[in-house]
Amino acid sequence: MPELPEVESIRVGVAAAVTDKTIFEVQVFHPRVVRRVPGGADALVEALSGQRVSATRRRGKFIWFEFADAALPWLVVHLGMSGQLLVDDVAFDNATRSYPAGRGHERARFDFLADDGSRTRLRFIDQRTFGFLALSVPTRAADSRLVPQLLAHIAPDALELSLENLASRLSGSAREVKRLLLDQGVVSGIGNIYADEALYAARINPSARHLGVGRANRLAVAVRDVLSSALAAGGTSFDALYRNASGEAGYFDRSLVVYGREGQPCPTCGTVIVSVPFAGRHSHFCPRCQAR
DNA sequence: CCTGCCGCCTGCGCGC
DNA sequence: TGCGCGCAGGCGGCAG
Repeated sequence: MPELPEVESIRVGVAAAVTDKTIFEVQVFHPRVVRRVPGGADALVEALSGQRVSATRRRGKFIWFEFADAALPWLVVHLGMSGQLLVDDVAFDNATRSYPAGRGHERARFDFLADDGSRTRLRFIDQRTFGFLALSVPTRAADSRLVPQLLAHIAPDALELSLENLASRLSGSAREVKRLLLDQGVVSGIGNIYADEALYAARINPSARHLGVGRANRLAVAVRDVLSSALAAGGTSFDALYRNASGEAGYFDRSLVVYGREGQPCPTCGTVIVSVPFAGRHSHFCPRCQAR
């Protein structure tokens, strides 16, 4: 589910809550969440108990935690289609004594202790269990940034790359441009929502190939604008599956022009927005403004 | 080597 | 009303 703006919104809240705090208890409630940890839940608990978080970072849709003990592998979190990281019980409604949707899908839990003795709970919640936790040693990515080895194969994300670099990655290829946008090895952080919104903003058909310099530059600018606007809005929440670390919804759904807007008029030309099958999902676009 | 497709899951909404 | 099907913010592995 979550794309770069959602994952970054979550990371900011989690970083504020757990940086320079020590994990004193780890619990795993579903085996699938640790399917990429050799040794499973026991190994995760053994590795992390007593460790102090020194930083919380992100590339694309991956979040990871670094530790004060430099000999320790880093803790990588991917949220998949429906993952959430919730801090404490801030989303718990004391009036109704109930949790928001998702509370029933808590897959893992980390309890932190601060130097002042206060405690903080971090819950990993994931309805569909496509998300996962992993331990991974640091390595140099192709751009020389230090990242967990597990994600060394993905490209820098759309907000890390310069406009020139992003444009060059999107120009010239014989592949359909939307496949390039979704390919985390080309540029990371973009998913189906923001791919469609950026292509609309740049007036480019999702199936276009061999983008020239002009269209590639336009698309690079559109990608950056859409992602940064969505980040400023706290991400896109069109149901209960995306919430930030404090349990709050983002409001970029109000700014979506094509994603989920099929049947509605294009704000530019009035033509009806369409939704067509594309690479196992759907593309949403204006058939006139984004004609092939 | 590169590209595209399938499987992995659960829950929801729509149509019959 | 109920049920079955299709669909959903993603990724990795594998076949061609």
